[in-house]
Amino acid sequence: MTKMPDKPTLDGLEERWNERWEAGGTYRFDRSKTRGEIFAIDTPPPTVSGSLHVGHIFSYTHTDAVARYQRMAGREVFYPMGWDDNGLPTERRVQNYYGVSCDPSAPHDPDFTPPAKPEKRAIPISRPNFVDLCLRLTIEDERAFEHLWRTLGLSVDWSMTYATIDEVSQRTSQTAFLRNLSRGDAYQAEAPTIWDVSFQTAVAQAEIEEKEQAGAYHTIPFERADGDGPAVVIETTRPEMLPACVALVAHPDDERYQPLFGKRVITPLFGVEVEIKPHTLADPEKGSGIAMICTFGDTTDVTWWRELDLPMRSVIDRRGRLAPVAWGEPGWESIDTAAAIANYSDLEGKNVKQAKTRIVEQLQEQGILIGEPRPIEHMVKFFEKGDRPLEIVTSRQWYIRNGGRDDVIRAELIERGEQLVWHPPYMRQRYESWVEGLNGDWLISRQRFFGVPIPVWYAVDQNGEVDHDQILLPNEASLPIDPSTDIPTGYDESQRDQPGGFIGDPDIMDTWATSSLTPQIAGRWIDDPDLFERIYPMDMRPQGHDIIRTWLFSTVVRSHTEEDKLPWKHAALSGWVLDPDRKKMSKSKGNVVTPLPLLEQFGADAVRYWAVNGRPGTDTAVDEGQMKVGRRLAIKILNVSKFVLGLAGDDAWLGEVTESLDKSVLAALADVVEVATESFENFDYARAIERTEGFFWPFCDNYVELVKGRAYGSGSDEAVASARRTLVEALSTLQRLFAPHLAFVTEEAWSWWQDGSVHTTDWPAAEHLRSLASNGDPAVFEAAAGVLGEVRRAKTEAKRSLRTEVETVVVRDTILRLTLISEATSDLKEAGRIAALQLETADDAGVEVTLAPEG
RNA sequence: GGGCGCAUAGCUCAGUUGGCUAGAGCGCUGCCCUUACAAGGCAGAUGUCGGGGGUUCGAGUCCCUCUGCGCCCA
Repeated sequence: MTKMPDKPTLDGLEERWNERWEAGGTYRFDRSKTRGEIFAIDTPPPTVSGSLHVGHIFSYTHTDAVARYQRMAGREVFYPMGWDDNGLPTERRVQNYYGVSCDPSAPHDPDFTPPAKPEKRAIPISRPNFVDLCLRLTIEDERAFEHLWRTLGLSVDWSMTYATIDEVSQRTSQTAFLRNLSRGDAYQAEAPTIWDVSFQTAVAQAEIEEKEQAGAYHTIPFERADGDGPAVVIETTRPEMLPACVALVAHPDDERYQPLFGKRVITPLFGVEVEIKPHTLADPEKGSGIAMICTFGDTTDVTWWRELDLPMRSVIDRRGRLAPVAWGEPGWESIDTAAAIANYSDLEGKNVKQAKTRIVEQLQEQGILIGEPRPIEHMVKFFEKGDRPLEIVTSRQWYIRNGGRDDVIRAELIERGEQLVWHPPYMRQRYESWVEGLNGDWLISRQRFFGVPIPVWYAVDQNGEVDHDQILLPNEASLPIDPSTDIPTGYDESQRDQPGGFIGDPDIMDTWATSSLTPQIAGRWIDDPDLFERIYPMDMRPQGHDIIRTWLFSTVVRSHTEEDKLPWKHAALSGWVLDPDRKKMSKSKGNVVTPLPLLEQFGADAVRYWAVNGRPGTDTAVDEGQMKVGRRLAIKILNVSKFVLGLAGDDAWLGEVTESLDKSVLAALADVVEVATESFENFDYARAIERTEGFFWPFCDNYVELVKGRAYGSGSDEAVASARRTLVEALSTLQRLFAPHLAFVTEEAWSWWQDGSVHTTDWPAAEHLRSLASNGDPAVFEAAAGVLGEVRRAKTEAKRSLRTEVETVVVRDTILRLTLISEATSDLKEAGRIAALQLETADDAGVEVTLAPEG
């Protein structure tokens, strides 16, 4: 019955089994199943424009282990894979690789081919042309990822892949947006916007990252407008914002400044009168306790501006430079217009950094600055992908409501977080504190090119002005569209950008505005409602804890508004992968470990072993030592399988389990099956393998050794059959318990004696083992193993071979324990080569071993 | 400033509702070609469970407090 190789090996298992799994459709999703029979996974689509990273095999292995368990437990697993192509890194690569730049106003050229070698001057091309090139490049990346995943053994149904830029995703994303719009969940507004001056795009609150930066406090006096009292002294890290100052602010309880509230002061250099206002967000501990409010230096300025109803004097333009302003004109009144103009003319056109340098010189030259700038370290907001501090500019953008400006929606979303089952549970805190801390709606417009276009046009009036209130919408049936090349109903191409004509929204949507719809995309919400019905809401969302505020939250928002449901029942959060020194990996640090060499060196199962030993939610270091252990475990599984199957012919199945030791080991294994099952049901793959492994090693070292002689044929026929039956049952169970973790080696060993894949066979049942074990007591095995260990120790300490004959072993112990041991005496004597085994009742437990004389 | 998590052997970590002398692997030391396994096996040593206080018959586990590290939010 067996087809075992003479010398089992791990080499080549990945390739061999991947081919057979693909050919046999082992992981194909059967869509005839109904919702109750299906386990649906909303797999994270990796950003394919990034390079391969060991983190990509860590968390995906966790998910795969759960998927494989669920499949064996009888559920039909919906496990698609997506690619997240949208994004800045791809754009930059395309620009450099092909020597092009995207210009949404450029005409579309269906026959465009990029030059073989990039020219010096970038060729401006239309958005569709640019997107085509992005796609061309990301296909390579997708292949690399798929190759990695397959080598790792992910049980994904590779016929169900999607990309967040593909036709289905675009249609889904645009449809969802239009429905948001029709319900009032999406709106456009002209408002202060967080802006990245390098990428020239708006960014969302979720994409902000704070970094520690060197800065300096500059001490600047503001003279009183009424001359009644000394100057008011502020400290600021952004003196270049002085021309944009619209008020001063202090905490309402701050006694130092209470007398000044409502009084007016004069800005230095520019002579603008501003009022001193109270607000609780002013920090009495920070600087001098009184701050200037500018439009806009940071997000707190926005809050103050809004809540204190202040005027607008913005100076920073979208490139991060100081824009021309009209001193003396309405809104820019000065008590000394000539001085304001003179001082500002020096700053105009300079970037923020240059302007800061110059304005400090001006303050010093004119004897205004008090003392020297005092260097400090402070937190500055950056776009997570950017390297220049964010600015705030006023612009027209699209938003989706997410509770950031509405307490009712906020409360509903917090409740969604409570309905979701979090693994581990404490991760919910992060969701909740994020939702509680939102200070605005979700800004989804991006002034970029490679992404899903915002599917609207605007009417252009007779004067050539864009009328943003006249939104021209496409039919859902025509989606996806690109308003830079497609034409709204009732117009023709000649009217584009013309008075009385139309203009397309030049922006694309935020990546998350599409990625937040992965359940809808993977489930073919629009095209295949029947499928969607079968998989939605999904069962599991696996992801890293770092993107709770982005991916997880935005997905909850979209499902909440579109379906009034949670998108999934469970969220399983994985930790970070740290470098071997437990430092966070990052490209800039150059400590990123690439995964393929690890897979080649240790084998996929060894790497999987390392991954599934990382606890849910726990950051885990890359540990080649663990991979070596995993490799050893995999080899051990092959070897013990070979041993058991080499002994146990078909007749082994006919034998009953009659011996106490055999019953004992099966009873212990039944306990393991129960714990592993319970752990997997709770998404704790790590505990499942830990308990399985905790049984497996002693099973090999002790049980197999104890019954080896009997299994070879010593003893009664009944006893021999009992040993063989037990070995076979245990092997079958262990191979299946390990299958979700070590996908290749278990499949290999399973194939030696079983038909079909181990991955589609039944998960082991504890009841089956219990009925075989009847009233087996795990303590018999444990006690016998203990004595065997003592005998081995005696031989080792005597520096003798384990084959050494033993004259006598005297075991002294309680009557209870001696009874347990007595159940296994003949196995013990054979395994230990013991001539005489004596059991004596005693208060002081001990094992006395007398070896046969040497020679 | 608010919150969450972590602190157990040289290293990486398990210790589920409080319960026998605190565990595993790596590393280290020693022994062994043993008919499944030398890219192996067997065995050995190693701990004031971060500090202090409390509840309890009993605390690594529960409570309080302090210290250090990491993260989230403001």
